[in-house]
Amino acid sequence: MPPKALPGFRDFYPAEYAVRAHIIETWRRIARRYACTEYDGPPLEPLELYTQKSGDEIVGQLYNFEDKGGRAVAMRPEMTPTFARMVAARAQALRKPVRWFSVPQLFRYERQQKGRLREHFQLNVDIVGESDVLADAELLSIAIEICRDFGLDRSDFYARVSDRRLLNALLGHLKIHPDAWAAVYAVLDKLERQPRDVSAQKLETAGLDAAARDAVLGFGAIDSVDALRAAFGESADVRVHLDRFAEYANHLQALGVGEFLRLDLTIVRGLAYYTGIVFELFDAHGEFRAICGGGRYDNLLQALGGVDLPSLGFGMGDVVLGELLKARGKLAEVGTPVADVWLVPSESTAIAHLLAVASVLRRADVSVEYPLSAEKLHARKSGAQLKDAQKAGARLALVFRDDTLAEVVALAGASTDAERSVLDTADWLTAVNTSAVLAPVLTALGR
RNA sequence: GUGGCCGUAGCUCAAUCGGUUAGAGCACCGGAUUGUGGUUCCGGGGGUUGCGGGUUCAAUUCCCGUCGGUCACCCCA
Repeated sequence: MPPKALPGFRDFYPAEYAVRAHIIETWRRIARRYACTEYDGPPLEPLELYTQKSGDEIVGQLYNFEDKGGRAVAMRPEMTPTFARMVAARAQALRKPVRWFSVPQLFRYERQQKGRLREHFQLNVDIVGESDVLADAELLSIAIEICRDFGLDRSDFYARVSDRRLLNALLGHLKIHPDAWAAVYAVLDKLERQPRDVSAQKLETAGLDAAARDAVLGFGAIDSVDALRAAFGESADVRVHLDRFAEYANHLQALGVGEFLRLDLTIVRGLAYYTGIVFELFDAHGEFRAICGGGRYDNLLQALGGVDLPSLGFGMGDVVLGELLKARGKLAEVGTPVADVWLVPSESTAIAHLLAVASVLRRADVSVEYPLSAEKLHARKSGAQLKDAQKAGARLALVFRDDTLAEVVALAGASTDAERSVLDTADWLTAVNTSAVLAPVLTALGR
């Protein structure tokens, strides 16, 4: 037995590859709809690119090693550092705002679990050079429109959105010392998954008084700007951020995706680098992990690339998304590519004729298959060959009756012989450049 | 890195209390038949029961280890 694929890595057989291609093609199509352009970087990077942002402890979660030149390198676990380097290097020359996307394969050395492997494909969309909330609305609408294009609607998923600036203003209003904010973030992040008394205990340990603790624990129940305004609107510091969030919501409404938006102060997105609006897309049934996450990180390019530009972006992986689409029956139409036409010769059809026809069709971009065995071509009865064509998934069969006649037989679906038509092959063989071959086939294919 | 559960054919599963040659469906390959349609019928290839060790007259079955899968924690994309 040859070695299997490594733990957490996937073999993509045609059926699985078709799903992967469907997902990635949809990502590309929608990103381009928003005038984003595609880029890529190296899958292998200097280890330092990741440790300078996240510290040495991240090394335990990376595929890293020393190359033959003695360099410490790592398979990329995320795209943002590469992106930041690329943008920073040409920051002066790039037209702003930059709207770029990429579909890198990313690697992470972690024990696999539901929705998380050691390798995945992730759409990254980033906008650089614009601090207005219009950019934030644009970004989230891309993620939502992608999910809509996969056939998901509000009953399948929604966006949970918070804002670091708003949350910080709230914490400040509650007189919580900035030193405790990180601890509060950690509690909010787990508010749903952790018993309430455990959360309360952690907040108390962080130094919050009873009133502040209750307020923070109550954040989970606030799911709208109006509710937040009612509770904290008297604070001018908070109101500034509430107004901006309301404007953001209005933009999303006008972009046609307002129904997916839900304010949720428990969305934290890690503890690092985000500085403004942050969001995650969740399936509405709560069965899966977040299918997408992102937000604004206005200081990251400064930290990674030495260029001070406001930025925002999101990542969407193929694993959880694929699980969700499968669970909701949105992959039923995704099939492996098959032949357009299957050639079935009669006993008297010369192989050279068959091949000439195949050539003409293929040069017209029609995919053609036939048995790759002279024995089968001539020994198998046409009925058996049609069965072969059917099983192979061909859309049409071109059945030669004798040396001069052939028929186009529709195989796809449950259709009968409605689309069957008889052709005169003499024209093909004497003048293969004419449309005599192509027209009936292309018509039957609907081209 | 920690813990729970699970490893039988390509896939889904079966095999009495530990008992004789580990079976079935699907899939695949060949054939018959439908002289041109997914049917039906016959046949075939496929397994070191994940791997290693132990207990036993006898292990797919019980025990230990290991590898793999899966789920959760940690952490995060």
